[in-house]
Amino acid sequence: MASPECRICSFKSPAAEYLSNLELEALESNCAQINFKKGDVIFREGTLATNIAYLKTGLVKVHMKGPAGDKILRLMKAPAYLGMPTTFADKVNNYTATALIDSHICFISLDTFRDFIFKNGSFAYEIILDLCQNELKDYQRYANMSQKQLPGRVAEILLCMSHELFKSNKFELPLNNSELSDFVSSSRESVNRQLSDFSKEGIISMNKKELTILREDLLEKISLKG
Amino acid sequence: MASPECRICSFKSPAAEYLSNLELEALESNCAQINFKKGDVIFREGTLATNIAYLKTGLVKVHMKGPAGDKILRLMKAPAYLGMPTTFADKVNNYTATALIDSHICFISLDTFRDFIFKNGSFAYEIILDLCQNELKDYQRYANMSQKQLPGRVAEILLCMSHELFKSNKFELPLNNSELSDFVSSSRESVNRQLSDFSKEGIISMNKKELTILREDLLEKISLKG
DNA sequence: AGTAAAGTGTGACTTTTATCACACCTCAAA
DNA sequence: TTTGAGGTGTGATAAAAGTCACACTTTACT
Repeated sequence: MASPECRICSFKSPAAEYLSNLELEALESNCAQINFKKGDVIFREGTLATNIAYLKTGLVKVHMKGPAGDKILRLMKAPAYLGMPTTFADKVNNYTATALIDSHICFISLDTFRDFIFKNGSFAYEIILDLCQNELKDYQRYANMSQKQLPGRVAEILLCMSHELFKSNKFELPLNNSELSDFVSSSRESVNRQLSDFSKEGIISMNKKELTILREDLLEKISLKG
Repeated sequence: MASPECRICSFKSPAAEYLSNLELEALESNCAQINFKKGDVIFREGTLATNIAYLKTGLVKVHMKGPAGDKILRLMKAPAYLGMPTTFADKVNNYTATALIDSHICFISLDTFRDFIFKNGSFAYEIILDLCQNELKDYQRYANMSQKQLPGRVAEILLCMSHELFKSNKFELPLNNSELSDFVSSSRESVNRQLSDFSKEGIISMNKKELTILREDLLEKISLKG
């Protein structure tokens, strides 16, 4: 655990940009940075939610137990608040956050965070904006994922990784086949077959975990038509 | 359009309970109540989002165009803010809200609402709480709906209607078969067959739109196991 | 380097659900 | 009271995706 230096932190959230020096000092003394390795659980479903988790650097999967196994709800890349809904709305975490690569997390005391909301309108407004933006994206993904069939669902997450997460046509898959199936709500085998098919058709190429999107246009078409 | 009397309104949201008399006066002069009939569109996907819509009384479906037709995201019963995410996070509505029964909506000027967030910490906190609670419920439903197969999905929404919306084992279905299929992401025919099956098995009984849950225990079991 | 554990690739078969087709019901407006 | 539009019920068939089985590959650890 490093001693935090929130005042000079260059990974501040948009909301934290609105904090005064005095408030940043309060943050410093009520905040702890912890570093997680790939695969480490940051907070776990069913345990007490006592802090706000802020993802300063890294990549995280948010997932929960569904009726038929694990369900990945979303991937989050830094910077982002990880568990606001589960921390504010329930004493107990409703979902788990797991690091997909080495990640730095700041745990902020809930009281301090709440205090900022009460006393700093700009901070509160940014938090609300953030929650709203996330909900909108969730709705979009929900509508898409629930109506598309497998090729479209797989195409969508590949494009999402390429556009939002890595901003490149070539990237290392952060999820294995089984996790991919948890994300698109399918079976490990079906996802695997789908990736094979995309490869055979020359839409993507894979070398170990290294994935390259060769025909983004086709992938886009498959994603759109479902 | 009735002239609003927010100060003495008995349908205030938890957040609005924290508004001062002065703020309630400001609300009164920046707010309009409009009454919608069953089937009326309250705000529509693709149009400009200019106000916060507060559902004072009634029942509303929130839905959006998906790749394979309409997708119902959630049913909302009064009291509730209808379109915060879409109003705050985007200039254009990302989804449509349609009245399922006669409903009273207050349209609140976005500037006024934003002002409350900036200046009244308790108000802001209640709004954040509300957003978080909704997101948590959405995640839960998302994980369930994406992993269960049809019997479980239909069982789940019937139980949801019974428990959350109508608080009774007997209620009038607010959706027709086609809308039900938009909600559970299936086809009209499959949903219809599923309801027939539940009837044949004595789990529910239907008389026109009037639905009675006869074996809640069985329905619960079907919903749980997927 | 050797070994166990985790992950991948693929065929055969089964289950679930969509689609198509069509008859029938219900209710409101002419 | 007709008429027609929207909604419902159900069979037959086809398509999609899950499951099972098993071999192979990669990774991580000692």
